[in-house]
Amino acid sequence: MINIGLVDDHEIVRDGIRALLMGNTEIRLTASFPNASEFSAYLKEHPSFFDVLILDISLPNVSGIELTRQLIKENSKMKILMLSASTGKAYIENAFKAGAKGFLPKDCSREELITAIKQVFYKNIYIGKNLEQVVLENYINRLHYTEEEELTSREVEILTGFANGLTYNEIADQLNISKKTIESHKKNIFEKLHFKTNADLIKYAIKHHIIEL
Amino acid sequence: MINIGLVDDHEIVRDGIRALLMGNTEIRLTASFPNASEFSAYLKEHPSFFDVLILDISLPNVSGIELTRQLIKENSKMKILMLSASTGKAYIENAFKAGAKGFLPKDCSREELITAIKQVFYKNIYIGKNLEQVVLENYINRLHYTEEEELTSREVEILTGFANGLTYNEIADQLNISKKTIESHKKNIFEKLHFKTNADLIKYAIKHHIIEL
DNA sequence: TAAATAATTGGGGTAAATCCCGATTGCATC
DNA sequence: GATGCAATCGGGATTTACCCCAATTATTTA
Repeated sequence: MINIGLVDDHEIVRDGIRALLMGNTEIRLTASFPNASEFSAYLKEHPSFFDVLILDISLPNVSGIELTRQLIKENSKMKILMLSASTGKAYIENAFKAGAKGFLPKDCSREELITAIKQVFYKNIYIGKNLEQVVLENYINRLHYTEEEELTSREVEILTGFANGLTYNEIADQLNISKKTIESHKKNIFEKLHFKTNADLIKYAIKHHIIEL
Repeated sequence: MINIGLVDDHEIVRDGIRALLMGNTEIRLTASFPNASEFSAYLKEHPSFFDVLILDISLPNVSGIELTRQLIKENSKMKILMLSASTGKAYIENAFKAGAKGFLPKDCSREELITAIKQVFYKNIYIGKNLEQVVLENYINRLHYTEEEELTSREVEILTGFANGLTYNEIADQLNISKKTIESHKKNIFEKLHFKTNADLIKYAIKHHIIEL
């Protein structure tokens, strides 16, 4: 029996996944949480309680990415299956970079969900149907443009904030870090990607499907 | 007992809503369908079977919007509650224009779902929590700007400057007018085109081929 | 032609962003 | 254990952007 934990801030998704897994003899959804802090509190009482953890990539306050990083740092043995409404390149990349073992779009079927859980549990990497293409393109691009500097996942978070028109303070609040830190990151992003203006940042974000045109 | 029908292509959502309504004594989810054609086939056998219809706005092939239009044209008495992952202005507008009686974001709570169903059933309009603001803004804007506003040539010059990443001072120098004037123009551009952030301006400039991506 | 309307031009003050430093911590690599 | 990178923050100064308000000049319309 694979023991599942779920963190997602949307009640529909929590109940939906619960319903999808209902009656399955190999997989049991043991507990679900609306945010990282409730989950962490539970985990303190029951360390490494779950076999597979399904995390929404965009949680309030502490994101699924952030939570994954923490768990990996703590040497958690729980496999992480990242759940995301957005399937852009940057999201997939960040999920795996943070240490997730699987990436599943929210518009998946019951079969896909179960396949993903099993595959992640049995030490494989899982990527959502129709998403292999994104990874392959990304791989090819990397072969061609090795000199292109890469952003860290934190930097992508900050860039995403600016691309969405947020202010320094709003991004700082959202990530629970100082405005000063945002400044440093932005400076680094501009240097890495040779941006000269904020317009360059927006164009980059559109090209890389971080925001829609 | 309010008799509910549901059309959504995501299994998670179908099962989620089913779970959310489970055990409710006033509302019963009688049937759910993954797409418009299966729903239509069912409806042929059971005309006007449902009291309230929950439709995903973005269905494959025939969208929720399209399906709503058809039902309205056929004088269907079923109330339509549109369900949407995106809560942008355009989505809300299209839903109500097509004839929906309610608009509900997918990240709603159980309480909100039930409220929405009841409100739609009892001949009221429902709009998701936190979305009234969008509608109000839209309403106000329509009072002010009934048609798509055009920019003056001066405003296009200024917009071009911003899109190219110039600062207020640089644009002012280039046009030999005061920085203050640039500010006023920018303010007017933002009002005319309903921009909220500089990212909106850049996106507009790209769409209108003022700058290249 | 007078009066409303739109376009263009600004001033003064406040908030936000940017710059130029420096500094600490943790982690990985060598 | 030194070196580098990522991420975190701070002080302090300067620049830039933004807001509210107002004046002047077209331009159109009643």
